[in-house]
Amino acid sequence: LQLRYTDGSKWRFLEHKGPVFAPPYEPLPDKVKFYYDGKPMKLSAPAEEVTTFFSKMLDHEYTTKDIFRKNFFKDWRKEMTSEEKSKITDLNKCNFSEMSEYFKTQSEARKQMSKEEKQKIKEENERLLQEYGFCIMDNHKERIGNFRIEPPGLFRGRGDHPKMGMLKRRIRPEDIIINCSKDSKQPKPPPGTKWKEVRHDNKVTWLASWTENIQGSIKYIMLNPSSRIKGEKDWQKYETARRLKKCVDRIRTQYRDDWKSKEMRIRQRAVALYFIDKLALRAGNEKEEGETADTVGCCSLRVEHIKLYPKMDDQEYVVEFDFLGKDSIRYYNKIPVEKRVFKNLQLFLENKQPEDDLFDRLNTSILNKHLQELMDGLTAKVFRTYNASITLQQQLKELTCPDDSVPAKILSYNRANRAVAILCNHQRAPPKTFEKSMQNLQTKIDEKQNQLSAARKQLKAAKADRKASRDEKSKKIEEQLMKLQVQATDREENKQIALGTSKLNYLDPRISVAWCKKFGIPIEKIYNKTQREKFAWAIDMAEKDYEF
DNA sequence: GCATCGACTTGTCACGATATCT
DNA sequence: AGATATCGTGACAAGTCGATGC
Repeated sequence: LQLRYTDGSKWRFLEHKGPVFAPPYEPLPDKVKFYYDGKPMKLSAPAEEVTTFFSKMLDHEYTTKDIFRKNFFKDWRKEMTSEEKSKITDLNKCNFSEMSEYFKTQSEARKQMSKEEKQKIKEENERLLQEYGFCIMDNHKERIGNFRIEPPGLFRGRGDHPKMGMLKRRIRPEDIIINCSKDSKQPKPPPGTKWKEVRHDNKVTWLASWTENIQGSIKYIMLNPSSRIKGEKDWQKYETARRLKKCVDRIRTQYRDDWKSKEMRIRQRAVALYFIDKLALRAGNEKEEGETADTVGCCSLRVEHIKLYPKMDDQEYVVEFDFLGKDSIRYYNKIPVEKRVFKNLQLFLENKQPEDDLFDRLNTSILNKHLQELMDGLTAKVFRTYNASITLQQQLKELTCPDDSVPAKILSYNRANRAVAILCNHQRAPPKTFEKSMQNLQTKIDEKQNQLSAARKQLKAAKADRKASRDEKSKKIEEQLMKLQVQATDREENKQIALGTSKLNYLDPRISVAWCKKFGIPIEKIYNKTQREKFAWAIDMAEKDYEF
């Protein structure tokens, strides 16, 4: 594994144009009124801007939630003049409906714009992209990931977030730290403004940063996944996972052994690691209570998140998991475990309340320090990468039939991908139009079937003569029918599964590239343009016999 | 130790662009 | 051509994990 620099520096030269700021606020036309307690009221520009954020969200259920309304109102009041503050004291007396209607009309008008107008906007976007969307890092022109600063608005967050509704404030040049090389042409702040700071730190990869006001965390402008710097890191990640492959047997033997340890902390560590390995759970850092939604990973599991069943149906020692993970996505699973694990879990639960930690002698820092001793560079998340990639490889081996048609092989590929997505709990809400789209597909299949039987009848009728051409025809229809059926199967199986995240973040792309080469599948069938750019390094590198 | 910070990866979703259907 | 379904992309939130400071 050969990286560009070995001294921890990430680049030698970095030049860019700085970020693009959100457009300034445009006050509402006077005819669009806000009403308080039934009476029209003209607001100061800062207070008015905040109401526009709220009125654009009125159709969303969350604007009815207490926390959202409370947070919004509190932050809105901060933007009011003292006069406004004394008048506006109750959100329930606020009427935003004219504003809401106005924005609906506006967005309708945007949809109805002429081709020329739309084209003009497109060109302006393209111009911005060309000017601000690229940088020079070392000797290469690279695409920047997010060169636009996030506009102000109301924070939503995911799940049951205690800060939902808070005002995400506007970011100004004075908030921005620029990072570039000393010998580069420095980006200019907009006229009449200054950057917070310009620094030259080549130990980091970001071009600009600012502190966000909801959680107080830092946000960055970084390069696109197609860039050298991201690609190298990605490659490195999969190489670490491949090193785990070489020693995973040893590690498994060890943690099974540790289930018998005299020390509680070691047993807990060993059981947690077993879950991380077997179920691909995330590490589970501690979170500050009240700052974020209540979600957990492995190390932060609480007693209330698991149930133990000594017997369930025809299985023994079943553990039922039910908790909210990252992004408040529910993880629900029932799995039989080994007797020793089960007995350990019973022990961990003794004398605890539902809200107590399951692994009270363990956290991610302890776990990762242990893993580091087992293998250089090993952390909890490497298990997810390793298990995802090895599963894809195994499933592809198992499911691909060399004699299948291309669409059938791609179904196999998607099924292998699906196995991984299920392992990693990458779910999605079934698309709103799912049932209908399945019906449409079925209609097409029926039609195709009718076509086929008609063609076959014709063939029979004209058997003796001109056989060849008719035979070709039914063959073609058969092929189309098969393609439709494969499509239907794939869609049905994918109803609640999201393949994107695993494809982008967990599956060593060289496995997929090798599979394509081995079975003569064009790479475009597996990766779209963006994905091909991200995985260019793998497409270059992997041959048909690549083994993860 | 442990709390916090900083840098980076991973995650979902909405929306506009594009393909396909009528 | 216009309507509708599907896809791709960007937005931006939420994780992981090592470093830092007490």
